[in-house]
Parts: sequence; structure tokens; C-alpha cells
Amino acid sequence: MIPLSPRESARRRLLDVLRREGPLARVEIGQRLGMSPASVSDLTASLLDEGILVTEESGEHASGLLRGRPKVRLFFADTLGFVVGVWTGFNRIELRLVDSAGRNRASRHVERPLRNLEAEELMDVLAETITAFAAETGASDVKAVGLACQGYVDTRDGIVAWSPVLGARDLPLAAGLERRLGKPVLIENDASAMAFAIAQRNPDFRSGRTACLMVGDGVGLGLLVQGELYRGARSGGSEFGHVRLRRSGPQCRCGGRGCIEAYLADYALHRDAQLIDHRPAPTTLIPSEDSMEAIVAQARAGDPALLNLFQAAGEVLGDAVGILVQTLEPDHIVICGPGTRAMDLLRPSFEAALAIQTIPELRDLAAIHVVDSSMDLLTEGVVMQALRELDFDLARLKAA
Amino acid sequence: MIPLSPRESARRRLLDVLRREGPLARVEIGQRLGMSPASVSDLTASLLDEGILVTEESGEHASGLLRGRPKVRLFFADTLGFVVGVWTGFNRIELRLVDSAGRNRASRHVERPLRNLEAEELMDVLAETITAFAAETGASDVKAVGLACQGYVDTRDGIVAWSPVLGARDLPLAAGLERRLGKPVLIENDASAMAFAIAQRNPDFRSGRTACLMVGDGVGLGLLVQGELYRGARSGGSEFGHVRLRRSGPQCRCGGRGCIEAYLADYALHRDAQLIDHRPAPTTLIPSEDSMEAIVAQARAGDPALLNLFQAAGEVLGDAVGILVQTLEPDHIVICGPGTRAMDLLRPSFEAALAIQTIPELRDLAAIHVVDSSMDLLTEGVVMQALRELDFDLARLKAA
DNA sequence: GCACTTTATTCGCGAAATGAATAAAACAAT
DNA sequence: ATTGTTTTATTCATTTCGCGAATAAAGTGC
Repeated sequence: MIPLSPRESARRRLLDVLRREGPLARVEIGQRLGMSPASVSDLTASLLDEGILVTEESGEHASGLLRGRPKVRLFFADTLGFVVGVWTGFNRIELRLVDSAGRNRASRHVERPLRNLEAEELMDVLAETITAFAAETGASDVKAVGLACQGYVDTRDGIVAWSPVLGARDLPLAAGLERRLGKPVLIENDASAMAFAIAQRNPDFRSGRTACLMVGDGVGLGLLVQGELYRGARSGGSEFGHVRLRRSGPQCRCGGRGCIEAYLADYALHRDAQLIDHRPAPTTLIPSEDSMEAIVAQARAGDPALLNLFQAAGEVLGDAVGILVQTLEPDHIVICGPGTRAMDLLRPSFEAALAIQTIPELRDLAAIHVVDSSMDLLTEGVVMQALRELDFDLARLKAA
Repeated sequence: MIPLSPRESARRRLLDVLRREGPLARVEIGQRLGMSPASVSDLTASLLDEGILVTEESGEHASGLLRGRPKVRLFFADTLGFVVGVWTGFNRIELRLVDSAGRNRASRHVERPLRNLEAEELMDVLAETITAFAAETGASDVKAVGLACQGYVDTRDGIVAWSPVLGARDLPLAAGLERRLGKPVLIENDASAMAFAIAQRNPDFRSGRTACLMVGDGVGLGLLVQGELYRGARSGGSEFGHVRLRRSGPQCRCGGRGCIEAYLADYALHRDAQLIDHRPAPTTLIPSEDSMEAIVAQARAGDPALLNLFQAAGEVLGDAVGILVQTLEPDHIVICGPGTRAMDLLRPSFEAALAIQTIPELRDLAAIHVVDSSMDLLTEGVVMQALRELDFDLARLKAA
């Protein structure tokens, strides 16, 4: 919101590059950020002074002939405490503990249905789960929490306006958790978190415009412009998964029909596959990875009805990507999430639909990537953002 | 492309606000831009020095009691030459001459079919038309030309990658016109130009995210973020009008079927209306305003078949706006262009479709405006952008 | 003519970034 | 050992930029 001062922005870029590329010497930082050695010296001096960074003693010389003054690598002090990243699924909570450098220290997942909880109860459960996780991992000094969930999330005000996971609307989740935990809590749409994590790993996705389509429990979109998340009017992400592509399609969790999600999400494929097989209705809302794999395997073995299902899903995926291409003209489109497990089955109809949907000049422009991303990236993305917020606060606190 | 220096960016903002809000005193500029008087004094001193601005002598005191030192208003010198703005339609060229302050000095339109011309011939015709227009209006000193056209336009490289108006693909239109005219030429997608012009007139549209949907000869989208045009991978705009909403809909000019345009554009409504009336096929590709008005009048009079036509079009418009809401979460959506003439006929099905298509939380967020905009805004938008480019060059030239 | 009000300019300061000079810390060679 | 070479890091003076405060300017009202 408040535009960062030049100093704060340089500071942020410096810490970002250190988190991404491990310990770096000052010259290396200068090269990567296009800064003069003088500026880097200046910035790092204050960061060392504040105890945020430390110099690395271990002069483990890199291979090859080494002349000149040896590099002194800088990295985060390990006395700055930890941050917890959380992802809430339908009946599952993923947790991750990272240190101030963003390195994974512990991760865990807890099976816990969240769908039918009252708002207060839900926040109690989340707070307890987070506290227990921190205690079990021996992390006494958790500075902040980042939480990613499906739905329409107002990151600035910390409100979940709508979510298929939560029953409530306009839930002030961040404030509720902050009260319970006594720590700052950042909440974020999960597709946005995924997009951010993917962009941290691939520099290509940090320049220009990148649209990340996450297919899994639902379908979400995370949009990056110059490596930063695009934020809409309520600083939320996109509810692209609930664009209705077909006038009278299958039922969607949002209450509508024919949404992108209602064809592509795991729950949709699973539901339709079970109808085909005349098996009993699923006991849980979200199918297990095993059962999804079983459906995919059955389709790969040649089951014609299931092949039809994936063919229709691929077509919807092609239409969806086509809309993104025509509307946003992105440099990169990344298809990610568990749904990519069936990309071989989706691809023929996906590419056909994309070809029909788009003008060739535009289609050839966007590089389409299928990234095999685990759900780990969700907590990684949101925890990195929470860390960045913390950097910002540290800078503020020092100034005061 | 090259990031503007702080000075250059402040300079641009100053000239922008002067073009928008007429002659202004230095204090007034400071208030509007949130700059200190000292900074404004500094900036205006150099601009006066360079002869870009002049002080206004006419001390025509505003009404009411006036005490204190009188304001000295600043404005553009009128010795800086002119800029021509052009819009190319199917069989029509719109022209506009503005001075360096952006004030309209002359405008004209020429009936001239452009569809079936070869690339070289087309550029000859355009160059001749522009030269003749400048000569007729007595503008001896035209500094630059801005041209808006439908289709997928690469503004940075000056290439029309694809356009329904032009036969050619990947036409280096800017370079071709620059060679013929000996002046810099800026080309731009026409919906982007319209969006820019609309945002110049309404400050609400210059903050946050504004999506401008232009309905007329075709359907185009111009996207503004913080008052500046969003540019995609090839720095073009969007081809949103060619998103295919219906699997097997009516034929579109792009070669596909079921595009948004194929329901909403004038040519589509006119074509279908004539089929209904069993009248002969139209002689021109683009119907006249009169014939469109006739169709609308007949529908308003209660013709059931025509009402169906507008009902279907409204539904598509609702779906289109819904996609924008769900994907981009804009602060403002502006529906503009000649197509708004039938907004009363479109509105019921438009609103119903929008309600079905969107999640209430998101829908309530975006303010939807219907702006009765004349085609004049097209040339206005592109000419203002060409002027801004010129400011930029002036700053560069002085520095050298 | 004098007080008052509003507008504009000047001046000095501080933040930020940089190039150039300098210092530091090693190894290599004699 | 001493000196030179090479690379890394810091210091310092300079420039750009914007701003607050003081000052000057240009009117009106009495």
C-alpha cells in the first residue's frame, strides 16, 4: 500500500536475492541487482549492524585457481526466529517451519476436516494446530505466520471474503489468528502463493507477466507482473476457476454450473468417474491422491468413458488458457498443481481447444509450461511472503 | 521500456496534469501532484527555460474575493507544433489535429475502404490522407502522428501483428508511415486508445485497475493499471473480443465461431437482423450508424426476433464482464463505444448473466459504468499518447 | 502607507546512489 | 621475506532529487 522508500525497496531486493541464492558475497549481490559496490557495502553494513545478516566464516574456497582477496559471503543470522507457513485444505492442514533465511526446518500435515466448523471453532483449531506444530518442532521463537487458502482472500485486510473450504463469508481470519497466537498473520490465496513460489525458483517467471494456473482440489490463478503478485481491488487474487465456460455444465462448489473448476478439479473428475463406474458416492469431499491415481491409471489403460472425461477436461483447460492468452497476453503460462498428473491425458484436447480459442500471433507468444509442483510449494510461497513482510517490519522498527 | 529517471517521471506527471486541467498555477500543480512548491518551481523553471511552457499573461481574476499575490498560470507554448491522431476503420479514416497542449484544432473523417488494399498501397493511402489533412488545416509543423486501429498491435515495435481491418499480418506500419511522412509514428490498439482517453476525463479511472470494454465495429479491451495502459508480452493490448464464449456460435471475422465479438459487434447484430428481415445482404462490411439505429428502434418497438438478438448479445456481454471480474478483480469496468446505444435492450440479460457468472463478493466490488463515448475519443486517446511520447523525446534531446 | 494574504523563489539539508580512490586480504614469484 | 598481482570491500567526494523553512514578491483592504 504505502510505497516503499528507495532504501526499503533496495533492502528488500537484497534480502530477496539472498534468500533465493543462498550466501553471497557483496560483489555477487552487486552483479545480480545491478548495484554499485559502494551501495551494496552501505546496505549490508546496516543489515550487519542490525544483526539481520552475518558474515560466513567458513572460507571453503571454491574449486579452481583462486587469487585476490577472498569473498566474504553474507547470510541471514540464525538468531532471528522462525516463521510458520500453513495451507488449509478441505480436510487437511499442511504446515511448514522455516528459519529467517527461508530454509525448511520442519514440515508436517494433519488430517482434519475443516468444512463444517463455525468461524470461532475453525480459528481455534487452526491456532491450536499451529501452536502444537511449533511446540513439537521445538521452535520457541516463531515471529509470524503465513496462511494460504482457497477462495477469495483480501490480503491487505486479512479477510477471507469467500472460500469453498470455509463455511463463512467475510471471515476476519488474520485478525482472529493474530489474537489467538499473538503474532502477525498474513493470509493469501493459495494459487497466488503457489505462483510466487514457482517464480522464486525460475528467474524467467520473474520478468514480464506470468499467469500460473493451479489445478488440484480446485482451479486457481496466480498472476505475477515483474515477479510481484498482481492484486485486484480488494488486494485479492483471481477467482478464475469460477469462470463459467459452459452454459449448463456440471455442478460447481460455488453454486454455479459449468465453471472451469467443475471440469478440472480433482473433486469433479472423481465425482464423474464414480458415476461412470457406478461406485458409491465418495465419503469425503476431496478424493485422496491414491484414488485420483487409480482413475488416471484406468484411463491410461484405455477405459473409453474415463478417456472422455479427461478429453472434456483438457478441452476446458485449453479454453481457460486461451482466455488468459487473449485477455492478458502473458509472457509465460504455467500449469501446475496435482492436476498435472494427468497432463498426458489432457494434452490432445487441450492443444486442440487452445488452437481454436486463440489467434495464432498471440498463441505463439506465450510460452506454456507444465510444472510438476508439489503441494509443498503452497506453504513455501506463503511463508516466503510472510518472511518478506517481516523484513519490512524490521526495517520500520529500526527506523522508529 | 527504459525506466524513466525520477526527474523525467515528475516532468511527465506535470505535463500530464497541465494537459488535463488546462492552465494551472504552480501551487495548483503542487496540490494535484502532491509535490512541494520548491520542487514545482524547480521543474517549471526548466520547462519555461526550454520554451515548453509559458506563463499566462491574462490575469483574468477568478470570481470572489481575491487577496494575496495573484496566481500565475502556466501552459504550453503554442510554438511547439502539432500532432495528428488517426483512427482507421473498415471504410473510414478519422483524423484529428491537436496542438502541444492537446487541444483539438481540427477534425475530419474520410470515407475510404481500406480492407482490400495491399500493404504498400495501404500505407500510401494513409500517408496521403494524413498529409492532405495537415495541409488543409494549415498545420505546417506536425511533429508526430498517432494511429489507432483494431487488432493486435505491438506498440513498442510499431507492428500490426493482426487486424481485421488490414489484410496483412505482421505489418510494420509505424516504420512504413515514418518513412513516408518523415515523422515519428506511434501505433496503438484502438480499445487501448479509448481506455486511455476515458481515463483522462475521469480521475476515478486513473487509480487502481480499470477495464474498458469497447463495443462497436468490434469488441476490444483496454486495461489500465494506475492510469497507465497495461501492456502484454509484445506490448500489445488484449484480443478479448475474440475469446470464444460459445462452442458453436456465429461466425466471427477472426475465422473462429462464437467469439464475444460475433454476438456484440455492430456487424454481427446487423448481419443477424438482416437475416431475420429477409433483406438483402449488406453492401459494406460495416453498417452505418443510421442502419444500426434503425435496428435498435425496431427492437424497441417490440419486434420479438430482434429482441431475442439483443437478449443474446446482452447475455454475452454479461458473460464477458463476468470473466473480467473473476479474472482481474478490477475496481472499475467501463462499457463504452457505439454499442452502448442499445444498452437499454441489453441490460436485463446482461445483468442476469453477470449475476450467474460471478461470485457476489467479487461482483459487488467492481463498479460498472456505461459511458456514452463517441468515436472521437479514439483519436483523442492515441493523440494524447503520441504527445506524451514527444514530451519524452524533448526531454531527451535537451539532455543531449 | 501599512498590515495582511497568497504565491513563488531561494537556500540549505538529508536521502540515495555512484565513480574513483584507497584499503584489505589473500596468493605468486623472486 | 619481500614485493607484486589480483580480487574484494570500504571510504569519500560528488551528483541528483525532493523538501522544509525562510524569504521575497505581488497584489488587496483599510
